[in-house]
Amino acid sequence: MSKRSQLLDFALLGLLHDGPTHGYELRRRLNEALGAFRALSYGTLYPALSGLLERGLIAQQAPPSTSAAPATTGTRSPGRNRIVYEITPAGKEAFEEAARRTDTAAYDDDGFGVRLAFFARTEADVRMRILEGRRSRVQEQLETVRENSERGRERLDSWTAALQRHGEESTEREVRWLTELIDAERRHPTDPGPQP
Amino acid sequence: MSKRSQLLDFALLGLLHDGPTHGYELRRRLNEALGAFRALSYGTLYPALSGLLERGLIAQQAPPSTSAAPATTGTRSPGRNRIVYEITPAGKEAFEEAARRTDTAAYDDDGFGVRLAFFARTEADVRMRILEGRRSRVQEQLETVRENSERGRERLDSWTAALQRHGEESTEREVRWLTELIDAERRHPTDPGPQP
DNA sequence: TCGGGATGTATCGGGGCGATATAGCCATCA
DNA sequence: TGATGGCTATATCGCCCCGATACATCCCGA
Repeated sequence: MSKRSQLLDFALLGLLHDGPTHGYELRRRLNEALGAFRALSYGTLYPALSGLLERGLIAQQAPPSTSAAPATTGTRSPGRNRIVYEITPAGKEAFEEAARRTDTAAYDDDGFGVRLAFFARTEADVRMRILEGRRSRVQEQLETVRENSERGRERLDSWTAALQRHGEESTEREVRWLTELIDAERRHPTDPGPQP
Repeated sequence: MSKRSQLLDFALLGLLHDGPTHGYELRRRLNEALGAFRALSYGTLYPALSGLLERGLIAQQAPPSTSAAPATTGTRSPGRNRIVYEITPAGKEAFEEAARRTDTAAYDDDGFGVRLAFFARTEADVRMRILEGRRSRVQEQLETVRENSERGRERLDSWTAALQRHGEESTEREVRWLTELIDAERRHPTDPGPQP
C-alpha cells in the first residue's frame, strides 16, 4: 500500500460519504473537484475500488436487472453495466480516521489537493495544521529552486532562465495563496464553510 | 518507446551535446535546468542511458583505472566508479532531428519544459511553433477548468472553490507568461539568447 | 585515523497511466 | 425501422516511472 493509493482510497471514501454512486461518476466528480491539479485514470480507479471492496470499506448494491447472485468482479462482463457502490460503517470509520491524520503525505503535491477537497469533513485544528504544513513545505521548495537558479545563473540561457523565473513566481504565488487561506481560517476558526 | 522516454532521451542527448559527463552530473544538471517543473529519478536515468548506449547514440569513455576490457553495464559493480558518457555523431543527428519536431508532445506539461530548456539549440521558427502550440494547449485546459468549476459551482464548498480558483489563476498566468515569451521572440526573431 | 557525509552506479518491486476492448444507452435521420 | 455514431460505463494489460535501497568510493575535519 503506497502513499498514493492511500490517498486515492481516502478520496473515494470521501466521495462515497455523500451517497452511493458508480465508478464513472466517481471519476467525474474527483476530476471536477481537483480540476487542474490531478486527473484519475480508469487503470487506477477500478483496481482501487476492488481493493476497497475486498477490505469491506465499501459494498456494491444489488444490480438492477441481474437478479442472480452478484457476480465476482472478475467474471463480470464489461460494458454499460452500472455497479453502484456505497460506503460501509467500516469505510466511514476509516475515512474519519484518515481525515484526522496530518502525515507528511498531507503536505506534498499530490496529497494536499485531495485533503483540501475534503476540508468540509475535517476538523478545524487539523485543517490548520495541514495548511501550515503545506506552506512550510512549499517554502522549502522555493528555497531549493532559488539555490538552483543561483548556481546556474551564469551558465543558463535566457529561455531556461525564463522557465526558472516562472517556476519561482508560481511557487511564491502558492505561498501567498496559502497565507490567505490560513488568515481566513484564523478569522473564522470553526466555520465549516458553505456545505450542500 | 513511450513519449516520455523519447523526451528523456532528447534531454540527455542535449546535455551531452555540451560535452562528456557522467550520470550523476546529468541528473544534477537536468534538475537544475527544469527546477520546479520536473525531477529525474535514478530508476529512470540509468535505464535511459543503457538504452541510448545500445542504440549507439552515446558511448562511454574508457574508465580511468580499469585498463581491462570495458565491462558490460550489467556485470559492472556499483559504487563510485565514474562512467563518463559522450555523444556520438549518430546521437547528435538524432538530437538535431528531435529538436526540429513539433509533435503534440512538445506542448504537453512534461514536454514543453524540456523543449524550452534546449531552445538555444532549436531553430527560431520551430521555437515559435512550440510556444504558440503550448499556449493554445494551455488555453484549452483553461476552458476545461472553467467549465468544470461552472458545473460544480453550487455544490462545492469554499475550500474546493478556493482550490479551483487558484488553479484557474495559475493557468491564466501561464498563458500571459507564454504571450510575453512569444512577443519577445517576435521582436528579436533570430536572437538565440545569451549562450555560455 | 577514523567516521560521517557527499558522491556515484545500479537494481528491484509496486503501481499509475494510457490505450484498448467490450457493450449498453440514446438521439438523429433517411 | 434500422443503421449510425457518440456518450456512458466497466475492465484489463503492458509499459515504464518512481522511490527505496544497496553498495562503494572519495574527502574532509576532529
